[in-house]
Amino acid sequence: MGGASGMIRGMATRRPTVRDVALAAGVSPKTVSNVVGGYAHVRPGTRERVLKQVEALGYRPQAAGRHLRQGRTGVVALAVPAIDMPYFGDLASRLVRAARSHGLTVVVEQTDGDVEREREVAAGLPLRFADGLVLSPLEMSAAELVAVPDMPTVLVGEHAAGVPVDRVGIDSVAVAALGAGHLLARGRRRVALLGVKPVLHDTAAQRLQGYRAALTGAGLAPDDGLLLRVPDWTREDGAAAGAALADDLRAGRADVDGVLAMNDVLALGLLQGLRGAGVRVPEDVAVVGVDDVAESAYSAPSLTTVAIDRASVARDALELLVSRLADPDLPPRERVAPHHLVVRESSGA
Amino acid sequence: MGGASGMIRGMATRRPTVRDVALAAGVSPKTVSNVVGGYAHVRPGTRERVLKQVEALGYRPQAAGRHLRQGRTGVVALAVPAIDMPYFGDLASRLVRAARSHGLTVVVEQTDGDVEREREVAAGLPLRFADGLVLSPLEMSAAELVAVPDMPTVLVGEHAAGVPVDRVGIDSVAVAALGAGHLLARGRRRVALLGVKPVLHDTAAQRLQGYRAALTGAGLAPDDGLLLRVPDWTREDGAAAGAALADDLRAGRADVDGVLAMNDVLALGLLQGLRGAGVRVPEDVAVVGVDDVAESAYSAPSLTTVAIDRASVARDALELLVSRLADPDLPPRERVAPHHLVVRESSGA
DNA sequence: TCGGCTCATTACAACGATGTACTGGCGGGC
DNA sequence: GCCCGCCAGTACATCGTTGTAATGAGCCGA
Repeated sequence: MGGASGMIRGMATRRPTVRDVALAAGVSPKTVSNVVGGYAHVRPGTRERVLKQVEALGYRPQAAGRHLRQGRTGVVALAVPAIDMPYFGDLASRLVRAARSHGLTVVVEQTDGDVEREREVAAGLPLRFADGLVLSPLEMSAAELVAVPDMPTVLVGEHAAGVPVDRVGIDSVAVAALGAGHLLARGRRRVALLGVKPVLHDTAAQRLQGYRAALTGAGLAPDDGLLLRVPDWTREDGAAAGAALADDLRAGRADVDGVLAMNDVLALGLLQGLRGAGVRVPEDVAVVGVDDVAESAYSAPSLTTVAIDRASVARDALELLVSRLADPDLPPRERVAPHHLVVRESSGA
Repeated sequence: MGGASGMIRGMATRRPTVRDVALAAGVSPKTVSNVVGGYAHVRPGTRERVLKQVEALGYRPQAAGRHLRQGRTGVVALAVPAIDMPYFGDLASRLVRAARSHGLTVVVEQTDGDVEREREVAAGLPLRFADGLVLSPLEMSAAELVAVPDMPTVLVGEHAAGVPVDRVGIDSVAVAALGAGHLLARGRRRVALLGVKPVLHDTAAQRLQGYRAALTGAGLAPDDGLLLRVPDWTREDGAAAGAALADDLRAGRADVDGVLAMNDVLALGLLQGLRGAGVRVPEDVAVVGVDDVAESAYSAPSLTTVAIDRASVARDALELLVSRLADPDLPPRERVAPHHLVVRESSGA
């Protein structure tokens, strides 16, 4: 009842190898390999005999031998700051599916946004067993990335162009400008930017730049008082910023009628911080995020956001990587992820 | 400026091996291995000479050789229904960190809740290159799981006890009873259960059982009209159920003053569905979820939920796996994940 | 009937690392 | 002064698989 293969195998038996199957089937190991690999000319009768023993012994090719012989594992690594951030979780999910359709497996590494760990991963630590790497660096600068390619690598994210590595870029300048522009178009004039970190990584820097461009484009003077600072891009920090902003608004220390958050989880935190302090969204303050993570459609109010097409990112990243693995001599290529505005409740009617 | 290792290496050069380093350092390959492995007695002078060449050539041990020789990869697989579900994303994140502290790497597979894929993963497909597996099956039944262990495996989740495999159990009967009991303690008398699927997997079945136990314990008669059915445990389906429930309430077709959702994303969807239809939470309907995912603290209203201690699950799962790898002859063990109620706004004051 | 040909299969070696068994040298104890 | 034992290092074999080159079997046409 149920499964029905190789259940008769002994207890502490060594895992069967091609040799075992070959012996049982009365052929050479190479023939077994040929059958399992699907290649070459094998007489139907022989194939059948081999397959029967494969089944009987429960043989499965072992990765080690194959890897050693062929020099490839069929495994690609994905390195992201944190897999439990919705944006990266979704990206990982899509990448795993895309990889599956190419017959590849994905290993996930977390860098925790730590430069040191990003460097390690880029250098192929601790052990080299992936064929390639999809790296979504947070803190690593473009300059460092030049020295990266110790293994076929695709970078995902912002980072100065011109780096001679395959990349799926995100035009965060345009993304932020679109978000800020939307608030301005809604008539907001005191638009703050949430998510400025003590040390700006490329993503933050570009979004800051896009935000500024939108403001000056609308004839508004830059005002550093509109930059809301946080230690990290988390819900917690967003909520803290929201509570602080509410205080400042009530005390007249701040004059803000719109906030562009550098990403959605910050925005979602902000919503809660504001709500807890009785600030109404979007009536008092309109809010726009960036990413369009799943939960943004379910917040109250639902979150207007600049969607980054993660399906496209995942697909392109894998395509670039697969083609590079096939031909290491290709020139470095770059694709850009599409983005678009998703208008919901948080930015008003 | 910046990186400073092995940059002088040629272009299309083959990756250096122990042999190359040995040759350059004037020692035997085994000595290089000893130095890199940190083991054995090596004279400081020799060690230095070897390390210098390691640095100069940019040598990194290759996984294939090591794996083949030692029979282990230092990689453990994690198979979950979907990495982009907050619960599993968080679990994965914690497991990756825990693994790192053991010097292990994690590969992530997604089963998409598909029994067939769960079976494949359990059987070690497509290629065997992980030392062990942490499997969080959704649809696979306990009966099938008996036949699983084709590689050292730790099961995470519900599933009938008695299966001779290492497990980190979740007592979903108690979990659901706690959630439902909370609603009853708050004075709700028409408590519905959201998340009943056409075919109940173990998790759903246990939560249904716990829910029923709580109701009958409070002297309430079971009422199948209180079972809210959904195709899947997603925000979308939760929202649809919320909208439908709101309709029914308004039309007098339903009498419900509390809902226990089988998990948080369902509950979060439900909140939105109810809100969209003007049903107030918790005034009209109190809502309780299960899981305590990060976003549950940030919804409006924030979500009361039964927290499952994922930190504990991840830690225990890895501990069980590591100890099993060290000693395959250990008897099957079982740990149970702690859970507790987190009271927030959605269940009233 | 035999050469020439194709197809199926095999023997061998190699991928990179390391466990085992061994060698040679040195110092200490009796 | 001799032997034992330890230390540093090496030679060899091996993990499982598969590319390459070689072998053998069968078939066709001349």
